[in-house]
Amino acid sequence: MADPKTPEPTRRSERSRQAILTAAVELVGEVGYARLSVEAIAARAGVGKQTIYRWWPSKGAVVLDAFVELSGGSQPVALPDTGNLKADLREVLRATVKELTDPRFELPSRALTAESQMDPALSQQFVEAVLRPHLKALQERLRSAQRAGQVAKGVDLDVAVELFVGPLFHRWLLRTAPLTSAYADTVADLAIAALRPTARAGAPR
Amino acid sequence: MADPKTPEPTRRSERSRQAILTAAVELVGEVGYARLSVEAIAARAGVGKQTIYRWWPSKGAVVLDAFVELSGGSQPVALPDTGNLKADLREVLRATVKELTDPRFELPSRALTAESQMDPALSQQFVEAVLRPHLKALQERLRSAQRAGQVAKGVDLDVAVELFVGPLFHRWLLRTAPLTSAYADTVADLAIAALRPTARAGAPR
Amino acid sequence: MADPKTPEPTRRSERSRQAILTAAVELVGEVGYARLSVEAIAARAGVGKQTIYRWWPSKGAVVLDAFVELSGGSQPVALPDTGNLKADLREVLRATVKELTDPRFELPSRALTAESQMDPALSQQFVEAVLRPHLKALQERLRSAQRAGQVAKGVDLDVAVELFVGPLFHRWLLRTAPLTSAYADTVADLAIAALRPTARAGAPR
Amino acid sequence: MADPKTPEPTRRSERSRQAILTAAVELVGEVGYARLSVEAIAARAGVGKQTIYRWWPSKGAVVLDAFVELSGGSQPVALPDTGNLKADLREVLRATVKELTDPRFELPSRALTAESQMDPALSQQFVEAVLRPHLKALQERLRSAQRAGQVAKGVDLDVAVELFVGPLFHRWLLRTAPLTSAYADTVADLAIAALRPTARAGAPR
DNA sequence: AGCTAATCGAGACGGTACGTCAGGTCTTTAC
DNA sequence: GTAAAGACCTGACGTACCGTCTCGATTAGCT
Repeated sequence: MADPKTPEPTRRSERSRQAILTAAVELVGEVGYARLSVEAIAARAGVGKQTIYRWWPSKGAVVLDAFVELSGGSQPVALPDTGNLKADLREVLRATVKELTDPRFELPSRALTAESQMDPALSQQFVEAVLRPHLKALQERLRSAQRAGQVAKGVDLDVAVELFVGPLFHRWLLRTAPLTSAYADTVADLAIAALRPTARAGAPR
Repeated sequence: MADPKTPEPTRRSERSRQAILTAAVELVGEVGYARLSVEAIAARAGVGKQTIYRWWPSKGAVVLDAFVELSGGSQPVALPDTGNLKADLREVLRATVKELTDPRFELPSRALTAESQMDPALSQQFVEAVLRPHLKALQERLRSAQRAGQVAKGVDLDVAVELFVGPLFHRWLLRTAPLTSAYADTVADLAIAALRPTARAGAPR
Repeated sequence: MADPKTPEPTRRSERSRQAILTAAVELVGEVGYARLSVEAIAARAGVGKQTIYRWWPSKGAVVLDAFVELSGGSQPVALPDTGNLKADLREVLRATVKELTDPRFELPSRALTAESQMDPALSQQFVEAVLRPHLKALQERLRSAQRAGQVAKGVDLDVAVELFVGPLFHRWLLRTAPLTSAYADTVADLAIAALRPTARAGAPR
Repeated sequence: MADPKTPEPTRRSERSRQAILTAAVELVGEVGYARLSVEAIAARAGVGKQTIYRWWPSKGAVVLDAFVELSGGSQPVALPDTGNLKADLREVLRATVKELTDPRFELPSRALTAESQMDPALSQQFVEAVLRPHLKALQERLRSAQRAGQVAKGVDLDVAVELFVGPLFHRWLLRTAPLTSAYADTVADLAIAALRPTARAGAPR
């Protein structure tokens, strides 16, 4: 009578769930995402394939869950707000660089970003679960700066956020050049300059 | 001296090469990259699978070649230089947005970007063949502006370029918000503001 | 303890097994053994290739099973024993000729004989499953004749059997001359003559 | 102008022909007939594939030629005729056993016998080139014996020959039991007994 | 505490595609 | 015009996984 697509989550085996996510993380690290197979995850986790297919729609979804689990769930991201805008943002971008180049995170992150290209649903989840919290926090800091008069009033903060994050992401994803904390500083400074409330707002003269 | 794995390219059949690239483009458009198979390309092109494996190392490499062929080879990209920096860059970014959202290009672009994550060699080729020309051209325009005193002297133009391109790319790739020409304008204006030669220059102190 | 390469036969699909054997027989008849492919068998049987490879080590093994199934399994072969040795053996050899020239059996028989040359394991199975029962039955009849004094006491019946069967087989396999029931009679008569208890064998003069 | 199927044999390269046959023999010995490929023969012989296909219709034909070359061409087979029929025939059958079990000959012989099953044309050539001379010689010896009154007059010598050869061949091909010279002796004695001109014999009148 | 129904491990199944091997044809260059 | 070389189309190989589908054997939650 119940929708066959929605199994009872009450009966779900937590043991299996954990084993699957752990196996997924391990295997992504060992063989990479492309050569990762549901079969291998099931075997490593000591689990029937059906148990995976019952609870996740795709390989990507499993890896996403595993990744979220790994990065400590959806805990709200806290950014420093010392009043010193430049210092705060430099620190944030440096932290971002550190995370993007952390070997534990890099492989699954790239895999999920790649997979997101082909699977909009996964993309949505990925962005919401992993990315959005960071962007939101950054935006919050900028809003605070805007209230303090350090950022021009007319600036769209959605865009502003991407001014900081976009360049880092671009370099990371396309490997056009090494991604260093020096680069993070430069980007932070330039983006802050773009937002400063000179003459007639942030728009160029 | 010669690598035994690399066959003589003199004997190569141009007819087959073209048929393969055409078939690849068509099929990426029809079924998407994920469901694209070497087998299907060979069948569509009326070609033996071996002929593909003889000349390309992977599915991604074929699609990359096909994509380069499609976008008119490695012709040098020409940017407008009217003297009006803001107008020129707005036009460039608008053109970039148009290309990224052009249905003919979007699918293969996303596919190649995704595939590049898992295959650094492909990534390298992709960036050099497709991306670098655009970035170089943009950089050239900024250099011209720098000479004209519209951009602060100390600014690293490699970074500056990414200030323009990064946000667009970020939004396109992660689908955090719609990618419009209005957005292109906003990014252009903000990035130009970041670079303008103020009192203390745009470069980090 | 269990061989990991041998899957549980309890879960085996009888439907698939039958379909595969039937398809194999049909296809051997249609295209011959040399042009018979596992792929074609799988396609005709509506079965995945893996299902064939799971249960049989080679094309030859499938055809052997199919052939055994076709000739009614390993039912014990019954030979006539009317007391009239010459009549009985003529009948047996004529039946053998008939089977060797029966179009339904000839092709697979030749194929299996040929394949056996290259694959000793298959050879073993083929001989045991198909040939041995016939030889055993023939030997039994000769033993009975030996007890009745129609065959010399000292004769090795293993050899005697081949005296009857060898010539037929030789002619069938090498096509040195047509294989007819007249030939069967001649061979039967000569072989019986070879075995008869002579003056010096201690038999009645 | 000439039939494209029959190239000019005058221009044929003897060097290539020899190299091909040598390579074929070597490779059959190394990898067996089943895994022998025209490609490998060509490579080993330092010859283009076309050169093989130009002069031989099939892999089997090459191996047959190679085998004939190996066994010293179609030299007429000479059998002993000492007047002692039993001694002569024992010697002949022992020689046959020796040849069938000689490792240099066994593999190609089995291969050709096997291949002959699927290719009647090859079968014909094989029998004529390799087998017939032996059978003819054996038949000659029996004819001589028939003239000397050691073999009944009415016996069909074509059949008689197979009475000697058939059992050996049967045991060799089907591996029902080891093929020894003791076996050769037994068969020789029995077959001679079958042919002897006693009382009314078992042979057809 | 026992019943019953869903989930579980296991793995066979029909499939698709893989990347490789070889077949036999065709084309190019050298002799 | 034969030969060496080797690219080409074709077709089959045997393998890896896909996602679906039985199987008993747990294992909950409800009676």
